Amino acid sequence: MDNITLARLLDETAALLEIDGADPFRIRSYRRAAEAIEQQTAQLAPLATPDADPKLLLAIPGIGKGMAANIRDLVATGSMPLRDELMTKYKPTMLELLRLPGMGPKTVALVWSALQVGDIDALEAAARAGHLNTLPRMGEKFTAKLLKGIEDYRRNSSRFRIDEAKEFAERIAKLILAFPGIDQVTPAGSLRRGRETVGDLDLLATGPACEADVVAAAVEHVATLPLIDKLMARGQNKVTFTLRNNLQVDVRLLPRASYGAALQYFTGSKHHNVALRQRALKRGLTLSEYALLRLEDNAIVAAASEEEIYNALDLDYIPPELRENCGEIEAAAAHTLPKLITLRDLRGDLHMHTVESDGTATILDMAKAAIARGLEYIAITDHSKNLAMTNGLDDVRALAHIRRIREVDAELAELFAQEKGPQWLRYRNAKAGDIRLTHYGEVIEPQPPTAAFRVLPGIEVDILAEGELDLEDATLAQMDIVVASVHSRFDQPIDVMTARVLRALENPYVNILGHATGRKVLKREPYAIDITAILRRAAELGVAVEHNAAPARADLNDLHLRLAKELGVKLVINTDAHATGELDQMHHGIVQLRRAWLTADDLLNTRRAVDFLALLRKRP
DNA sequence: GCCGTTTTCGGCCCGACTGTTTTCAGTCG
Repeated sequence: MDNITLARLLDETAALLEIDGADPFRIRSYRRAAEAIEQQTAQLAPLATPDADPKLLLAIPGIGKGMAANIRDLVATGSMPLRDELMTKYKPTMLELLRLPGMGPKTVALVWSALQVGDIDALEAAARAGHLNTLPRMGEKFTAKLLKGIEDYRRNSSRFRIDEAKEFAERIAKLILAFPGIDQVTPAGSLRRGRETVGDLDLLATGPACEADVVAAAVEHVATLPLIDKLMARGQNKVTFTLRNNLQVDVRLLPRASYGAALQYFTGSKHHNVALRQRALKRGLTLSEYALLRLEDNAIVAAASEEEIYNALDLDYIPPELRENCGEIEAAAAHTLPKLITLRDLRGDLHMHTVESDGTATILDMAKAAIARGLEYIAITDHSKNLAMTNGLDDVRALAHIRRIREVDAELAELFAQEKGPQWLRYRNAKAGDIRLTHYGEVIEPQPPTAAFRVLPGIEVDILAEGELDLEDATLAQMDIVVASVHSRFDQPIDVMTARVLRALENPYVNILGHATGRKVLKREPYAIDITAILRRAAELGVAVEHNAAPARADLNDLHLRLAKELGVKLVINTDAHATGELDQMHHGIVQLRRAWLTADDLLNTRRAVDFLALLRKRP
C-alpha cells in the first residue's frame, strides 16, 4: 500500500468521523496524520510491518501510538476496525456529498438520518422534490444553491493549472485596479504559494478606498465586474464570484495598515496558518487577518508587513512557497531555512525546439531570446525522426543541424570578442520592453555578460518500444546534449514503461532524461512509470533528470523533486520551449523547485556553461 | 488522537458569511 492510498484512507476516515459527529480534535488528528504521510518521500508500508522498528513511524510528527496501529492495520489488511465500523454505518458515496458547496458534515449527516439520502443523485432528487425544505435551516435559497452546486460539480470538478489561473488573476486585478483608491491587488492563496494547480483565486486588494469607513463603494465595484458569471457572496469587505469557466474568485478588500497580516493570512496554507497562530498563542499573542495582537491589552504588535509578523513570532521570513506546515516554521525558528533558488540563479536552458522540427523560431532567434532573459547558454534539442508529426530529424538532418548550431555559436562568440558586451546588451534592450522578467513582483535585471553566449548542439531523442533510441550512437556522439524522452505508448503497463526508460538510460550518450512519465497535471492519471526507480538509476548512472518548467508538461511533482535531492540526482530545469516567448515559462518551474526546498546548488544549469558541461555524464 | 521551555492531563486557531434565525449553527477558507 503506497503513501497516497494510506493518506486517502485516513482522510476518508476523518470525513466519516465528522459525519458521525465525533470529537473534532480526534478528527483533526486523522487529517494531520494523512497530510504528514502525503509529505513523506519514503514509502511507509515497509515501516509498518510487524518486525519493523516501531519508533520509525512514531518519529513522524502527527503520528502517535494509536495512528501507528491504524497504519499497521491498513498495511496488513487493507482496512482498519474504525473505518470498517464507519463504513457499515454510512455509505462511501456520502464522502462525495461533502464536496458540494454548503454541504458540510452536519448537513450530510442530517439528510442521511432524516431522508436516507447518501449520494449525489438521491440528493438532487430530494432537492427537486422539495423534501429538503422540510429540514431545519434548508429553505428555498439553500436548495437553489445546492442544485447549482451539483450541476457545477458534475460539469467541472477539476482545478485550474497555475499558468491559467495566473492569467485570470492578472485580468481581474486590472479591472479591480480601475477603481480609484484601490492601488494594489495581490494574488494570495495557492497561486502565491506556487501550487501546480489552484482550486480558486484569492485576490487581496488594498488602498485608501479599502479603509473600513469607505469600503462599501469599492465592494460594489468588485461585485459588479463585467466578467462575473455568478455572484456567490458579498459581505462588508469580501466578494466571492465565479467566472464562466467556473473558476471561483474571492476578493478581499482590506485597509493598508493590516496589509501584511492580510497577505499572510490569505496566502496560507491553512495548516501553516494554524501552526502560526498556535505559536502566537504560546507567546501571549493572537494572529488574525487584521493584525498580530498582544492578548492582555489588544495592542498591535505587527500588521503592516509579513516580515514584521514573522519576526515578532521569533521567525525568519518564510517564503510563500514553503508555507505548507512541512517543517518550515521549525527551520525559520532555528534560522536554517534554505536560500531558495531564484530565476536569477538560472544560467542555461537545455531543451528547446526550432523551425527545424516543430518550433516556431530559428536557432538565432532562440539564442537572442535567451540572451534577453539573462541566460548564458542554451542547447538546441529538436525532435528526432520517430516523431514524424513534428518533422523530427533523421541522422542526416540531425548532423546538418548540428553544423548550423555550431555556426551560430561561433558567430555569437565572434560578436562577443569584437564588441565585448555592448552587442549583447543591444539584444537585451531590443526585447526588454515586451519581456516580463518578473517572479511574483521580483523584477529580474539582466546582468552584463562576462563570457560569450554558448549555443550547444543537442537533440531530444525518442525512446522506442524496446528502450532503444531512434538515432545512431554515432550521431548522438556529436551532440553536447542528448535528452531522451518518451512521447507515446503510455497505455503500456507501468513495469513495461519503466524497463523501457531504464534501458534508454544505459545508452552512454544520453545525458539528460527528458519527459518520461506521461503525467498530466490536471488529470489525476497514475504515473506511467515508476519514478522512484528511475530517479535511483539516474543517480547511479550520473544521468541528469529534467524538470520541465512548462506547467502543462511538468513531470516531477514536489515530492519527486525532494526525493531527487535526497538521492543526489543531477537535476536540470528546462522550458522545452517551442517559441521564444515560452522561455518565460521558466519562472513556473522555478516556483516548483522552491516548493521542494531546492537551492541553486541543487541544479546543474545554475552553473556557468563550462562548469556545467564538466558536470554532465562522462561519455565513452 | 496528538502532544509537552507552564504539561503524561488538558489543552488543541480565527473570523466572516449565509440562511433562516429572533441570537445562532453550520460552512468556509
